[in-house]
Amino acid sequence: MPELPDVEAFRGILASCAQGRRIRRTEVYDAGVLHGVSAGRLRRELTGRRFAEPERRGKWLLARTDGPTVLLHFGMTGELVCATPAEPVHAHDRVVFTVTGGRQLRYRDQRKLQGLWLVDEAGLDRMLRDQGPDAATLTRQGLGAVLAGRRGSLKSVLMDQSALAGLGNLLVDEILWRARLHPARRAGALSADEHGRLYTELRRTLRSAVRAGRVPPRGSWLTGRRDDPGASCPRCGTALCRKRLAGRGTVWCPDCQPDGTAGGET
DNA sequence: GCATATGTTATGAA
DNA sequence: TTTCATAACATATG
Repeated sequence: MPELPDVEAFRGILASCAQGRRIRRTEVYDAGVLHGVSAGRLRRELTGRRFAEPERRGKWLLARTDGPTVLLHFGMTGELVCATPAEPVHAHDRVVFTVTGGRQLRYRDQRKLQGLWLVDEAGLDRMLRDQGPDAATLTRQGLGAVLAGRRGSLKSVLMDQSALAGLGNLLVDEILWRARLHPARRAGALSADEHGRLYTELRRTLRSAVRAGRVPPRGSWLTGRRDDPGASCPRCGTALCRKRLAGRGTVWCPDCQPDGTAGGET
């Protein structure tokens, strides 16, 4: 689930569920999601604290309090759920904060690839030091700086959180498909027109996805088709290509996204 | 058993 | 130095 739009939605959930409320209880059902902090210390340091306005940076969610900050990363399967204490604990609820006002904020994650960190300001800086500029506030010039001099593929550079923070596998494929750019194109070798298309579609795609709270699996989006058997391009109907690129399953339309070499490929 | 899955990081090789 | 693929992490599904 979690790319920038999903984490943005989790930020909204945290804000409406817990901002301004005090933490009454902290229950850790699986300490395997805690990083650099024990369940006991998490409970001691957070109980009685009040959640402040949360922030998002790339795929990280900063749950600020009037004390330390809880840093959350959702890996591939994590989510943040607002519930009531009456609702039974879900099998994948790993940490549950009960706040004043009868609500619970639940960190739910099946695979536990990432988790929670408890940090002060210095720790926060250390953790997020290597993040690139946030994709949601990227300027055209900012994109130029991200791509300039990069010899790697568009796919790998746009996925690289230290180059540009927030985009994941689905979003990058979606944006490149809309911009009609082949994922294996060299990032630093775009024409002015291609650069403009990439920037426009990056902004447009992110705006829609953030509004939807996810990368919407609509039929008019690549994301809505990519997992269909015999998937075809929503724009031209050509059979989609699929290959491992930059370590991830990558989907593109060979007709809309020419690879720049004569003859194309499959 | 095999391959796949929206993420990150360490490692070794070009 | 940069970039790539790969394995690892933990779990579920087809």
